[in-house]
Amino acid sequence: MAVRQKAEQRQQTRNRILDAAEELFAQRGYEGVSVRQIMRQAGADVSLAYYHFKSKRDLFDQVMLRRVETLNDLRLQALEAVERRHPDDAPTVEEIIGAFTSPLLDLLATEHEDWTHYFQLIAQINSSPEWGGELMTRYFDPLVSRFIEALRKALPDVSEADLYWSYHFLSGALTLTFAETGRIDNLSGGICRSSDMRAISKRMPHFLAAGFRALASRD
Amino acid sequence: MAVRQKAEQRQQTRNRILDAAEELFAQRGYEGVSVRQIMRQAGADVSLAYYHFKSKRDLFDQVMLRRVETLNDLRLQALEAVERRHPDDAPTVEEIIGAFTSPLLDLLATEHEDWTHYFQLIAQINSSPEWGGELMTRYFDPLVSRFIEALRKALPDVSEADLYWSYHFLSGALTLTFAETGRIDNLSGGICRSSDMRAISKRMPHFLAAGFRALASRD
DNA sequence: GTCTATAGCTTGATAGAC
DNA sequence: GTCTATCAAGCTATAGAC
Repeated sequence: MAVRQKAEQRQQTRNRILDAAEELFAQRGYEGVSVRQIMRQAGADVSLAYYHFKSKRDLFDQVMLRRVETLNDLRLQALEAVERRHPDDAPTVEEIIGAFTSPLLDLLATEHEDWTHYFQLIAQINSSPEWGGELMTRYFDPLVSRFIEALRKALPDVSEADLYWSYHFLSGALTLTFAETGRIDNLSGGICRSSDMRAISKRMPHFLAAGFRALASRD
Repeated sequence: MAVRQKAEQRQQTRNRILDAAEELFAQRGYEGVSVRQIMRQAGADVSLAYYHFKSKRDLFDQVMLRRVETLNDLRLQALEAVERRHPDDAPTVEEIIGAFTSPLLDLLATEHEDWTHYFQLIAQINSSPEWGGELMTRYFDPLVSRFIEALRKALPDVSEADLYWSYHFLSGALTLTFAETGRIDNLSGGICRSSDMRAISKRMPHFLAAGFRALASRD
C-alpha cells in the first residue's frame, strides 16, 4: 500500500515537471528556458529534474513523447472511421483532412489546458531548421504516410510531387493555426481570434481541400 | 579619404556581424545563440558587438530591420505592377498572391545566400507565441493590409472573417515553405526538395488561390 | 575602432546528507 | 525521493588601454 502511494506520487511529480516543461518550452522554446525555471514552476527542487530525467534534452524528448501516441492514435481512428463510411468508394478530400485536423480541435475543446501548449510546441519545432526536419519526421511520418495514401486514392490523377507539396502547405497552415500567436487578432482588428476553434474548423478543411484539388486537376 | 575608408570598414564590420547573427539566429533561434558565437563566426572580438549594437536584443532587431524594407518594397511594387495591368477590372487572386510570394522566390534565385537565412528566421518568429504576434504585426501588417484590400476587390462576396483566415492559412504555408527544414525531403523519400523554388512557385499560388476562392464562394 | 580583462550572473549537472 | 551545497563553464555587458 505504501509502495503504491510512493509510485503514485512519483508519477505525480514527474507529470508536474512535464507539464511545466511543456508550457515553458511552448512559450519560449528549448533554449529559451532553463531547468531551474521549469522546476520553479513545477514547485520542486532543481535536483529532482535530474532524478526523474537524464538531462534537459531527455526532459524535452519525454515532453514530446508523452502526447504523440495519443494524438496519432486518435487521428488514425478518425481516418479509419471515415473509411468505414465508404466501403465501396473513396472518401472525399475534406473528410480525410477532417480526420487529420479534427482530433486536435476535439482535444482542445475537451482538455484545452493540457493540449494547447503541446500544439504550440509542435508549431515551433515544425518551423525550425534545427529541429523541424528530424523531429517531425520521427514522430509523425508513419501516420502522415498513411494519410497521404488515403489522399492518393481520393485524388487518383494527382502526381506524387503535387501530393507531397499539398501536404506540406497543409502542414504549415495547420501548425501556425495551432500556434495561437495572436497575430490574426491584431491583423484583423479583433474580427478573428486565434483561439476561436469553431471558426477554424469551419474553414480550414475546406480551404485546404480546395488547394489539394486545384493541384490535382491542374492542366 | 582616410575618413571615408574608416566609415566603409565600419559598415563592413557591422554587416559581417549582422550576417553572422542572421545565420545563427535562423538556425538556432534567438536564445539558442550567444553573442560570443556570433562574433566568433563574424571573426571579430566580443566587445565589438557592443560597440556596434546596444545589446543582443538590439542586434536582433537590426537583423530584422535590415531586410524588411527591401522585401516590403518589392512586394508592393509587384502588387502595383499587377494592378497596372488591370486598369478596369480587378486582378485575379493568383496574380495578387503571386505578387506577395514571387519577390521571395526572386530574391532567393538572385541573392540566395543573403536571403535564405532571413526567411528561415521569419518562419520561426511567425510560429512563436512569444514573438509571433507582436513582431509580425509590427513589421508586416501595413503591407499585408494593402494585399488584403486587393484580395477583397478580387473576391467581392467574401466575408471579412473568411478573408483574414484565408490569409492566415497562406501565411502558415508560406513561412513553413521558406523555412527549408528538409522535412518534405524526408517525407517524400527524395521526390520533393525543400530548396526547389521552381517546384514551389509552380504550386503555391495556385494551391492558395483555390483555398481563398473556396471560402469566398462557400454557400 | 579594436583589443584585454573582468565583473556579476546564470547555466546544466552532480555529490552527498537524510 | 527530496533536500543543501557546489562546481565548472558559459553568459551579457562594460571599463579602460591603445
